[in-house]
Amino acid sequence: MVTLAEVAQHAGVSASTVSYVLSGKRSISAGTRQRVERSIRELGYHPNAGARALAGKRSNIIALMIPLRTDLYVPVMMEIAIAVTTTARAHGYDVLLLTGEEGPDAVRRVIGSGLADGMILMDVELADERLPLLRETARPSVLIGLPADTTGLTCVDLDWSATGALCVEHLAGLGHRDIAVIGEAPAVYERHTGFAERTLDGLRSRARASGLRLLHRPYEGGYDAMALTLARIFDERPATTGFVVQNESAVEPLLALLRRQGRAVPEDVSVVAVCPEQVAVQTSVRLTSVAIPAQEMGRRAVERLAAKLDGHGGDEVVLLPPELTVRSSSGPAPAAS
Amino acid sequence: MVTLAEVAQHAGVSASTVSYVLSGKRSISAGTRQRVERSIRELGYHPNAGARALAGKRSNIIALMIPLRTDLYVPVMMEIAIAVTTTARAHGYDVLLLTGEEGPDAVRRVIGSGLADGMILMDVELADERLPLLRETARPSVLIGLPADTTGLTCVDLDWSATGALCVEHLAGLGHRDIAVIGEAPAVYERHTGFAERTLDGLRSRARASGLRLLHRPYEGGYDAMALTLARIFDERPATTGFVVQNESAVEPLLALLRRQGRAVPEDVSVVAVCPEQVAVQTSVRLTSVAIPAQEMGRRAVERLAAKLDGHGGDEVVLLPPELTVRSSSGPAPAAS
DNA sequence: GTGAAAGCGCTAACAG
DNA sequence: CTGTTAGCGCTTTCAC
Repeated sequence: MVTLAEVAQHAGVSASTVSYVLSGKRSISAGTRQRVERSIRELGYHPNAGARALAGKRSNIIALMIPLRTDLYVPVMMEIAIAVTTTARAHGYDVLLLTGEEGPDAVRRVIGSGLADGMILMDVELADERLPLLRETARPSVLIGLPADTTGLTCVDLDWSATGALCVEHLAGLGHRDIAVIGEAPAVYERHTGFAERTLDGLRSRARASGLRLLHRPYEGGYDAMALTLARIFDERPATTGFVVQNESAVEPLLALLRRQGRAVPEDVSVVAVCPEQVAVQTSVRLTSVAIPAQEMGRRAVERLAAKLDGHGGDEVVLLPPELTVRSSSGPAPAAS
Repeated sequence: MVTLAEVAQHAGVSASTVSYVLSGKRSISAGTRQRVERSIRELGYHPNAGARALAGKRSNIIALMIPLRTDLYVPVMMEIAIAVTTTARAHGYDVLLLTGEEGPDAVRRVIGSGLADGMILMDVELADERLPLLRETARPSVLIGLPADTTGLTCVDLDWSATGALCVEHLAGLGHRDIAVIGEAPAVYERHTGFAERTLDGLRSRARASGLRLLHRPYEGGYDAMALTLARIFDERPATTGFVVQNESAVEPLLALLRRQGRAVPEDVSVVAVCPEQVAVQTSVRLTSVAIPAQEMGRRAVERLAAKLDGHGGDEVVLLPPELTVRSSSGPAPAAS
């Protein structure tokens, strides 16, 4: 293994000089800089991460905690993880991957050991048990998702409430009066995941404001489960003409069953989805949708964290405004019969 | 921050004693051990990761390189990543997440800096440019996937060739004589991803051996693309009654279009998929399929790597045998008309 | 603009 | 069974 001392010797300078050309923390004459850089290249030197962390008091690693569960939309998680990793690299950080499995202990361990300089948490619940720890710690963190109480925390998230409102607004504007919401799996609501509840709030309050009727049904399973769900919806609200779907695995079953029942999209019923763009354009009917900006969320989270690690910027809640793209799955409500 | 020295003082022992109760590398009297453990708990001590890595010459971190691309089946990647992380934790390792973005440089950086003790690489191409580096390095690594030349490497993968053979065998046994393969996106074949090519080899050689006719079509896009693909297949081989699908995003379009064309599954045509179990049971027709054992692959990769890091076990290629589960999408070939 | 030297917190001989 | 001590490779004063 090549050490800094060896580089120094090879370049005919002192160790501190090498260290400083690497960090740029003091000015170096062009000549020495070049000699040092040349030695580094020739010897294939890579600074030892452990030594650096020990002496410099920062590991240049950020931890990313992802959920262990797989009932939530996986591609979104993956896209966020990748965006976090590439953005982190661009800021000089590596990413340590943690699963929710260890819970708060993982936070303690990583913070306590100085393994990571800061952390990004996904899948935040409204009353997450990791939050007290984060508030106490000196180590900065950023949440992707919004807990109930955000004091002392930095959060990045899509504005889910506005997302819900936007969906209802779109359907209301097209004349729909009875709307059904196909939601995430029941477990997602039961553990009070922020995004699911907030979306629902947005849907409901906007529906109330517009005088629309709204039905919400969690969904989980395959085609049979969807058939049941749909049957119940049309039993309870035969005049339903608008659907909002927030559950990737519900999209195809919904479209297929509507088709089978002779309900044309968008002539008879309209469908608005909350999903990544990629999904919206790959379905049998191109979906009018509000995009889940996974990459943007990952990127912004790292940028906020990097800023905090550099001493700039304090706590802040960043809510990304939703954007609705009209495609082929929504249209004017059919004339009331 | 609490240090080992503080724990030692609090417990009234020397630093080395504390270190040894932590590592278990020499026997400690029950009394001292308890006092030390008590002090650790009371002070909330966590060993400093950097210092440990520096002095101990191992970081207890393994690096996981995942592909940046998103044209390959994402949930499989995610499942592997999660299995790697939880298994690694069980063996005392943390996981550093790297994207393919940096390519071979990431390998150099991570190995050179001692950031990770070893690495696991996913999305291995047949002639991967990272392989020479891995062969040179003293640091152990495990590939998930199989390159063309495995000398000096440890690999874990599903036996894709056997997987292809198994699919053909199943269809052949049911009397199908003309088989069409709906494959991954063209780009996947173009960059010579091992699993795609090996599957094809298995399909072809078994088809040849059984005297079947086989057609292979890469697939990418939405329903329109599938309509075109299907039209071509039935033009070229009107007698096609068996399909093998290796491309998650092709499954629903295929089923929908067959239905629309009045071809019943499994009465008129049979479909065998290569996909995770979860996908096979969630489609409109429950699919006869060969499972992609993502968790198993992740787990095995970590176990091999941990063994190498502990000095046991050398290079080895672990090929997981494919398992085909018969569900509702395959049946006897229709009597030739 | 450059060096010398004192640690950072821990591990692992080496001694008893 | 336990203590003493010499580094691990780097960053960062302090001095010139």
